[in-house]
Amino acid sequence: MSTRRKAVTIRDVAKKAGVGVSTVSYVLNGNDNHVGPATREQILAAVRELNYRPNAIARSMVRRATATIGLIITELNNPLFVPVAEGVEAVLKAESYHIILVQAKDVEDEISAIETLRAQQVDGLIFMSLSVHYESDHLKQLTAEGVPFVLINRDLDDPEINQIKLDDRGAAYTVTQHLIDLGHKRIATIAGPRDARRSAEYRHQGWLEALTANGLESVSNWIVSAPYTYDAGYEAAQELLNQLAGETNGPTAVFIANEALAVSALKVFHQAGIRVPDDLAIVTIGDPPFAYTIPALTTMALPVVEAGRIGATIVVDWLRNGKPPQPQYINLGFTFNIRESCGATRRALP
Amino acid sequence: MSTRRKAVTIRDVAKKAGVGVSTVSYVLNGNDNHVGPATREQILAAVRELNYRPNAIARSMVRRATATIGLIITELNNPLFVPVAEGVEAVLKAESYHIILVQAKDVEDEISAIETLRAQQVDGLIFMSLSVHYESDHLKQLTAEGVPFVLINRDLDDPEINQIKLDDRGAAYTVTQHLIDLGHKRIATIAGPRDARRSAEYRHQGWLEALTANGLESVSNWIVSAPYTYDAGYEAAQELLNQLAGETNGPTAVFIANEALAVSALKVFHQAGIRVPDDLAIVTIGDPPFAYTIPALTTMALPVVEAGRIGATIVVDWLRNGKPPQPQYINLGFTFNIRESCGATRRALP
DNA sequence: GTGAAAGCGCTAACAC
DNA sequence: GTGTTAGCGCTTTCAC
Repeated sequence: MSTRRKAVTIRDVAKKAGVGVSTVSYVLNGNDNHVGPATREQILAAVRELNYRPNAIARSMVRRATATIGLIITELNNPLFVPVAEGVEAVLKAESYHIILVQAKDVEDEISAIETLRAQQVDGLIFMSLSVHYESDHLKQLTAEGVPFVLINRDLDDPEINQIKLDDRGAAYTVTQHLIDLGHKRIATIAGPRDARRSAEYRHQGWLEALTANGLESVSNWIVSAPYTYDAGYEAAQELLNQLAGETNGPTAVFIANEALAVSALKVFHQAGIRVPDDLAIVTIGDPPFAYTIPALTTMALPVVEAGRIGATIVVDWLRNGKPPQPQYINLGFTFNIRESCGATRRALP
Repeated sequence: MSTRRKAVTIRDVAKKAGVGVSTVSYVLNGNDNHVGPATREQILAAVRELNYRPNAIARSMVRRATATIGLIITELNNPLFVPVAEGVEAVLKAESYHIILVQAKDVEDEISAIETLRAQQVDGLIFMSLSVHYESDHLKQLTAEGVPFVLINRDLDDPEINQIKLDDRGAAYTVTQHLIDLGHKRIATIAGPRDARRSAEYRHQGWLEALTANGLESVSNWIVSAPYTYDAGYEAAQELLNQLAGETNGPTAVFIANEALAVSALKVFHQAGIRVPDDLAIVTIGDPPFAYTIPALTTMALPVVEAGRIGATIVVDWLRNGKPPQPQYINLGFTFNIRESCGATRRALP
């Protein structure tokens, strides 16, 4: 700002229009039912002439509200983030709120992000995480202090906190059940990073429960796991193949925990001469573009844009009403995209 | 904020520590060379006890600087955005600046975003666009008023404005030349959305120039174009195939303007029984994950994270120095990922 | 060394 | 209807 010429203030406008500052303020804020039309015109003219732009910081100062929401995300570089941010952005823009974006990779980061954002006087907070389970004293603290916030996709048992969950377990269960309905009885899995209480673990549980519910076995040799990256997925799929080598009665299907892993597996299977879905059926959890893999992946799509939208809406309502909503635990559903990789469109197994 | 209990202020701290507010301010801002160690301890103790958090808004008010940068992007939902945002975030976090994120789909949006952000008293602006060419009076205005800002990947001829460009034309040229070096003489293209002065048009020009420079022909039947989406790419590839039907001497290679288009084309070609790269070689412009297509795509990768990083650095330096840098026009290079789809690793054509 | 006081630009009582 | 004024919480001269 140092090089910028001195800003024009409300006082300049008032002087130019020959009125008091409060009158200008009234007009600018739409409380001009008590202001004469001539006066209003003079003021508006002065505003235009001086190219006056109200200082939102000064306004925030006295209003004790900044119309700003902090968006804290675990990783920018994650396919889940962008759609959530889109949903959040759409709602907040429509409601005239601003977004301050902060990346926080772990709890320490998150705690310091909260500090910074509160120092910045944000009106509320939206946490978008990768369903990790963190120690949550800092969140309880927010609740205690009445700070409006919402958690998207975190694993946390706390009925006092507004939460929006993507149903990892349900999606995995349903998609696995689909394989079983198609006649598969021997189903392997390429799991994600299965740390306790993380998204990937719940997807794994969903797979396991579907097997159990149908009286099927989970074979330890048929389970590999890897971080959600293309490279790790490539190696994991190779590892699975190695473990299967020599099996006389191997799996006929694989549940793969996410898109990146599934895309890589497709490549490995192709290179190994395994035909999908004929030799091996594949299902995964993820999103649309992968209709364009060969074969197209059957996936469960999670409503991520929706999650962002709902999260933003909760916080905005909270702010508008001036009081916390009834704490909600919103469990979002999923959309089943049955495509080629599961073999559903061809035939059922005996 | 309405439900939140009254915030503790610097005055509360001063009272508790039995000192004046200015002394507290000195200590908090590290100007405590004139403050006695005992006094300092008292103050720090009071800060801890009261759980005092300085109000950044009030500070911004008097300092006339907010330590906040506005990041204006054309589309959140674009593969180019996330890496740029990552680069920006990394630099700004390290430099203790905050990011206010705004999406602006067109010039009107952009103009209003600038207004809003300036009202919010951001210290600087970073524009990340999809290389569209916009009317730029609003940017000239910023320059005139001395507002620190930088343009990433916009098509704009203005030596007064700091710009960071991704070299679309060069990337396209180089990757096409690579096909030619492999012996290809008949090269088709699936172009992107070729509006005048947009990224896609420059990629198209690069393709064309490479042909021309090598005395090769561009055949109008061998050119199709489509928006950068998987669906449109699927149709465009089919259209290309239709136009080629019956040709006795068709293309042996295709330059495809981006990843999404290339992935879809791969699928269409596969379904049509065309082998890549044996029957048709493919190159595109884009990023790493697509090593996992079948076959792996040969791509030119653009340094997008780097672009964000440089943009943020320019703005921060500008702010720190209190004066604009020599206007720079930074043209970033590209990285060639030679993989399978171009056939380079197998053989050269006669 | 430390404190009092004057603003930063704005809103909202409270007068007139 | 419109103007005056007291802050919002902080930094920063300027006295002492």
